[in-house]
Amino acid sequence: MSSRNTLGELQLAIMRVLWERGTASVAEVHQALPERHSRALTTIATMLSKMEKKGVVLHHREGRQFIYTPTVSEQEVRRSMVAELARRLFEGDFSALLTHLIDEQEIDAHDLERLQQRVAERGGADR
Amino acid sequence: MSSRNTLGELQLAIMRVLWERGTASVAEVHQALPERHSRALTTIATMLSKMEKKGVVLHHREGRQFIYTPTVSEQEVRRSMVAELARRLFEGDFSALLTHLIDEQEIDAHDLERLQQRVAERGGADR
DNA sequence: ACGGAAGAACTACCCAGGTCGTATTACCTG
DNA sequence: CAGGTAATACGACCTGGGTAGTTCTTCCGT
Repeated sequence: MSSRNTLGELQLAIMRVLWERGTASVAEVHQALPERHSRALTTIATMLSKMEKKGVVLHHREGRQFIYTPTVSEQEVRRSMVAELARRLFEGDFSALLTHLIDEQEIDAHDLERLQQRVAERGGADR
Repeated sequence: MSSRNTLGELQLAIMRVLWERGTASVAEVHQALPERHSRALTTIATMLSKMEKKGVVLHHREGRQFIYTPTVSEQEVRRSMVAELARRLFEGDFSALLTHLIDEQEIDAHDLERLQQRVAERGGADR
């Protein structure tokens, strides 16, 4: 295992539908997709089979249609993609990414404060 | 402006050389590339011209060879790429990315502490 | 039993990132 | 000035994400 759980934009939009519903037919995914990701029905079908080949979803037949189910969670995908970015941009150093976020991106003081709060609550409980 | 400063793996490796040296010929980039990014010389040359078309580098002739110069900084690229990831994965919410880092990725207590320190030092100086 | 429609399968593209081999060109030196 | 070589130009091809039209199949209702 090592995961090529790196997904494209449309793939993510499709996964979001699947994550929310747990399971869905091509038509349901097509319907549920937000405006900005609206595509031809066949595009969704094509994408789903490509995604199945890739291993992030699987399907089973139900009457005449295919019902798709995600095989990876949103957390896993986020972890993979964030890790991939950290690897590419910061030699895999997550705290370097964190530092970048604080120094360069729009993270302000009270975002930080909320975070500290959060960490404090969690306590030293983890690992 | 808006930047398609999103670079691929090899492109980043090449940019790193350029950022470090400020300027370099194709051969120099080729030499300077770390082992894991070692490619045929022509691959580097091709990549550089594709990157020029893309606008992230430019070149000028010097004798028989091309000298390339980056036109975007490492900061800019990092900002663009991190923003892109945040957009795709967290609806553009940077603090959600931050939260993810703390909750899901390998960020531990003293990484956080260092960060707080850092922010404290910077003071309320920003924006 | 059959025709129409719903749905999947297939095929064909486009683009960007990558990867190189080969053809050209330009320069430098004997 | 003639090579030969160093360097670029060009063209070919691969993969993955994306996009969708067209064809084929299956199933359902009359």
